[in-house]
This record gives sequence, structure tokens and C-alpha cells, in this order.
Amino acid sequence: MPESDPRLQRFADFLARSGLKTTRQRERIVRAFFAAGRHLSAEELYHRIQTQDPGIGLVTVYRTLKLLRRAGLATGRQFGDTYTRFDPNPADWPHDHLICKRCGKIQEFEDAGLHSLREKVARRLGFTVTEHKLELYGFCRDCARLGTGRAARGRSAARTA
Amino acid sequence: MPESDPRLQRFADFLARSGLKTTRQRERIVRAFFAAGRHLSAEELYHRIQTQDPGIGLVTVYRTLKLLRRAGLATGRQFGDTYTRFDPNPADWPHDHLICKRCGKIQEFEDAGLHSLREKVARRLGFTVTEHKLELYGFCRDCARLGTGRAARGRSAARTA
DNA sequence: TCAGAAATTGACAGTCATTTTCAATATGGA
DNA sequence: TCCATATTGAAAATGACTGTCAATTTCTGA
Ligand SMILES: [Mn+2]
Ligand SMILES: [Mn+2]
Ligand SMILES: [Zn+2]
Ligand SMILES: [Zn+2]
Repeated sequence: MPESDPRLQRFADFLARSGLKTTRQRERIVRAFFAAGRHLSAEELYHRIQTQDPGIGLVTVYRTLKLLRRAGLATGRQFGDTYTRFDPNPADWPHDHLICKRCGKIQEFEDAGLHSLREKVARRLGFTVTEHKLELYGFCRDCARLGTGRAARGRSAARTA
Repeated sequence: MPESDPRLQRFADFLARSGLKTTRQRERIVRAFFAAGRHLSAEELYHRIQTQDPGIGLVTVYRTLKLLRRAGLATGRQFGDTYTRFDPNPADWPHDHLICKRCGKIQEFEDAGLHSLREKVARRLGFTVTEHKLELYGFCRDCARLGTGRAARGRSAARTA
């Protein structure tokens, strides 16, 4: 029962520190966002909230996600889609993503060797790196197995992470 | 005098092979695109052409860039901006990018070690990678030098590559 | 050379995700 | 409690594209 997510407190602190107000809408939105624990789009988050509090507008979801970004509690990410997905990990955890093109699973990972090699390559070219973005697209274990042999059966692509 | 870019021929071949037609507009557009040799947006390419042939519409630029993609002669890329940039490198050269946040320079590079390490990390997680995207953001040598000490002076950010 | 089917073009309207505007409402410190 | 401010939601605006369509161009094959 993870009732007290420390991120909720951090967000409250951010609001107070910034002279902003705590509202019923913001409460609901950030709760639903962290509870989901996946890379959601604004629209997806909006729908989840709708089922419980139909009074909250999509605009407010967008605005609250922007605040979460400013607070360092979310990151906007552009995977293959036409829309932005929001990453509920603290901005100071620079990780990478593996995206399955069949089932939509998004797996996060961190690799020190990869990180340092990246730095080295950049330095050799005279660059000082402050941020990076690495996305690997392909097939997860399950989907790769299906793909082997005949054409894959289940064509669904429900994002899973 | 690089008057005969082999890519122009490849595009002509692609059109013929696909039952499509060679037009004045397409000629101008692909010429300007390859001549620029940078990661241009459709709008940027459009403006370059405007100065020489005001009769060509932005729509046609978009359509021709789509054809170049189908021909494997360009790749759409999403760097930090809100719009797509087009990469004039053959689609079968999978390279990465270093982007300077100050002057906008985009430097391309390829590193075999980085590539194989990426594969290894993905395999360890059960993924089969088919495509990847790596972008390193930071400061190029010149801009890093300016930044050292006082706050950087020249604030321009004209994309250079 | 030339007709005519098929492809192409450009203006304009439409789409889609996200942002801005603005009048009505809620919040929290004094 | 009061009330200056912050916030909200609806609707309109934005920006980067894509679809529609009538007019024009290309190119094949007689
Ligand atoms: Mn993530
Ligand atoms: Mn490139
Ligand atoms: Zn999968
Ligand atoms: Zn620079």
C-alpha cells in the first residue's frame, strides 16, 4: 500500500515555494500520474482521471504536467508517436529506453559503460555533453519469439510501460 | 564543382522505377536540398527555393521530401524543435548526432564501439534492436570556450548543420 | 508530332496536439 | 472572514503538417 508517495510531497513543496496553490485538480492529476507509473500521454492521463472526476479538463492536465516538469518530477518524451509522453521519473535520473515496436512495451535501463563511452566519444569531438537521448527500437523477448517463423499473430500495440 | 551529385541520379531512377514523373519543381527542390548539405526543415528548404523560384509551393516541398524518404535519400529527424528536420544522408548510414545548444551546430558521427555496446546491452535485456536514435546535447568546442567564465555573450542560435 | 491518360501542382481547408485567452471561481494569508 | 491572486474550463488560436480538388504538366505510344 504505497499510500504516501514522497513525490506528492515534493510537488506540494514545489507549489508552495513557487507561490502557487494546491487545488483539488492538481491533487488528483499528480496522484493519478504517479499511480500509473508508466509513460503516459496527456490524453491517456486525462482519461484515467475522467472515470473518477469528470470535472477536470484536459487543459488542466496539460498545465499540471508542465508544472511537474518544472518541479523536476516529470520529463516530456518524444518516442515514435505524434504526441508527447510523460516520464514519471525524477529528472535527475538520466536513463535510456528500449521500445518494442509490436506490443509497445517501454523498458527503461541505465548502463554505466554506455554512459562513459558516450562521454568519451563526445569529448573526442570537442563536445561537452549536458543531456542525451537514446532510444532503441525493436522487439522485446516475447514479441521476437512470436515474430520468428510465420508472420506475427496478435497485432495489438497497447503501450505497456 | 560538385555539379553531378549521384543522389540526383538515384532520385531520377526512383521516380522512373515508381512510375512517377520528373518535374521542374522536384528538380529544384532536391537540388537545393542536397546542395544545402544540412539538416533542414521543410520551411527552411522552402525559403531557400523561394529566392530563386517563387513559383514553388511549400506543399510541394513537403511532398518531395516525402518522396526522398521513400527513395532512401533522406530521413526525417526530430531534434529538440517542434518541427521535423530532414537528413540528406542515405538511410543506410545509421549515424548519431551531437547538437550544440548555443550555436545550433549539428555534428554527425559514427562509432563502432558505441554501436556494439548498445547491441550488447539490449541483448542482455532480451531485446532485438532494429533501429536506434542517439542524440547528445551540449556545447561544441567554440561555444564551451565562450561559456567558461562570464555568461556567454553572443546569444544567437542559427542552426549550422 | 500529338493526343490523352495519368501524375502533379498550388491554393485552401482540415487535422491533431498543444497553447492562449478570458470570464468565472477557488485558494490561502492577513 | 476578506480579498488579492492564482486557477480553471470552454472555446478559440496556433503550428506543423496532410487531404481535397480543379487546373496544369508530363510522357507514352499511335
Ligand atoms: Mn523513462
Ligand atoms: Mn545526420
Ligand atoms: Zn513486445
Ligand atoms: Zn556551438
